[in-house]
Amino acid sequence: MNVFKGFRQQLLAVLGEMAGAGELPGGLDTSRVAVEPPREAAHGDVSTNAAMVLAGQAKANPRQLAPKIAERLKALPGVTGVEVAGPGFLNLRFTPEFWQAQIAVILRAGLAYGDSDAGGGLPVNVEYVSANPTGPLHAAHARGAVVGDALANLLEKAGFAVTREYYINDAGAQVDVLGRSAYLRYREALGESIGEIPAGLYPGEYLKEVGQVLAARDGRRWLEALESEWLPAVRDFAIDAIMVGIKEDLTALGVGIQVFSSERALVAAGAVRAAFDTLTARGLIYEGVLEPPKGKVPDDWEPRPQTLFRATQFGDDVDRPLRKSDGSWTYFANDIAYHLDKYRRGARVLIDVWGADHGGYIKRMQAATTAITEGGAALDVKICQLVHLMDNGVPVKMSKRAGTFVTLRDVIERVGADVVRFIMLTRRNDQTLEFDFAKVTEQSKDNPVFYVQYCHARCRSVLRHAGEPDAEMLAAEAPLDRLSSPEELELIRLLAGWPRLVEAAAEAHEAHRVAFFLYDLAAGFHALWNRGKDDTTLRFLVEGDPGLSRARLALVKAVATVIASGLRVIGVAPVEELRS
RNA sequence: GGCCCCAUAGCUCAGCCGGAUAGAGCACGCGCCUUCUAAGCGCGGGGUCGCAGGUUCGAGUCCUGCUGGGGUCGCCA
Repeated sequence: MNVFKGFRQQLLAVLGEMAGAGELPGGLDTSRVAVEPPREAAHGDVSTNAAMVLAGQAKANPRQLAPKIAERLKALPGVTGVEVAGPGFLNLRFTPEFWQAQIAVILRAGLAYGDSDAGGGLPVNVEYVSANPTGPLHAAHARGAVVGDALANLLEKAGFAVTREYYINDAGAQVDVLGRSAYLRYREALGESIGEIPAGLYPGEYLKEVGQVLAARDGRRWLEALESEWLPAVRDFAIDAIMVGIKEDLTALGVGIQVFSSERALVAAGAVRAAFDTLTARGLIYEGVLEPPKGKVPDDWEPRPQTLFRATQFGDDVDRPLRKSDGSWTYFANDIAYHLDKYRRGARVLIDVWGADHGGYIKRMQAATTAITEGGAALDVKICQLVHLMDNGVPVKMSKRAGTFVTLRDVIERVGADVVRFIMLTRRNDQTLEFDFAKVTEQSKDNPVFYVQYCHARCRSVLRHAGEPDAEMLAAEAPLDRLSSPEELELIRLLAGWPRLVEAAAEAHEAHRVAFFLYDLAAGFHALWNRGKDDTTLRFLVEGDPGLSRARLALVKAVATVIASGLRVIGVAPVEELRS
């Protein structure tokens, strides 16, 4: 249970009593009443703006209303003090017993601590990675993969019904290029000298193996065939081979995508046609000529009639074409059908994780989602900014043309999946991120992965020393009232903030907050640990005082539990110890 | 030129649905220290939240305009 949410319920009950007693008018709108931890410790344990928010409705002055609410709040169990401060804030303090009891709550919940029903089982579809199946995943894909996967975990913890999905763009011209590139490697595998890979085809070495396996399977069957005959077969073979590799890479990164949707299958099933007909029936399709773009007009611009979707009716800047001049669907048209498909399969919140270069596509996709689902589903798009790969401060050069890009697999093998996952969440998704091979593996305070893992390892070390006390035993028997120092109580407050953070981060669709929370929690624990250096009575295991030791063990185990619970959301395994 | 994102301490970045005296790490300065786990620890200085208006009891947060950086710009996915 979220401490703050719980208190808010009590507060609302009090306000209800006051309405009953005639101290407040009935039917108050309490939606803006907030209960939150104050930034300043001097402002107590929780703070509420209730008096300020309700003053207008009650036709009262906040400073006059606040004391009346305060009187009743003082009577609540666990509340030790209520103050009116500033423009009308109500600052409350809870008894130490209230906070100490949270330790038992954490220990009994275990890794499930922070689980919430805030999502109410609402179906959410998170689509991420969705890299073109034309080559292996490279380093840049890691960010989207982690952001999407951690967000999915977070939403699940917050009580949403999550589907993790990957959209395979296997319908466009690019996969034909893949097919031709693979065909060349196939001929090479059968002994032909193919020379330099022509411009416009994929030069990557990874296609050699595809060509060899194809040659082994089909022999010389396609050598004399027309392209119209071999292309579909070779292309599909290559796509399947590439996707096998991509799935292996995702598994290596711990990314658990459940649904892989094929764009081509969608088109073949007539889904695009159906979506198009639906939009047409709703009067949202027309043949028209777009205005030239404002400002700089492309050299080759000329007015052309096109089949357009009325995206401007749903907040986009211009209407968008759905057909190419050869009559086939645009990528956008396919994407509309795809988003409708996700909605039809039940999703009511759609989240797409895209690269920064697709930012200009957001408005139209949101417009289309609103239109095609008639407002039944909302689309949120998370844009992932660039990752700058560095090695000890030196930028790692990558060139697709020269085939020198760093693959995701390379990165994982070099630093480990856990490090990749954690570091990718140490910035907001819309900020660029620096990934330095040297720094992310260094065992120092500068490295947040290490800092958080070290916290867990220290906890585990203490618990091992103490003979692995059982969580239930600690919850039931530890004299938690002995956790009475300001530092210990402060650490408990941090721990008790985890459920609230889960809910807030899930609502905002921001998994990076989990990484920042873990860092703060680790800092709080390390500070407490360090106090034991100078003063042995502040150590967790206190010689000759088994009761105190047991209480502190309960705290340590609670810290380890919350760290592990948070790392699980990020998809990182907590470590037992650190070795160099 | 249109649209989108960004701008917070010297540097890298947090900042919740608008809330009280804007935070952390690094760097810098001073002091301490040889370890229940092995990253040393503690304290301190440092801010016109890009600029100018507006809304509000209250703005880093919302709105408008401007400046600077990035992305994108009619059938590439």
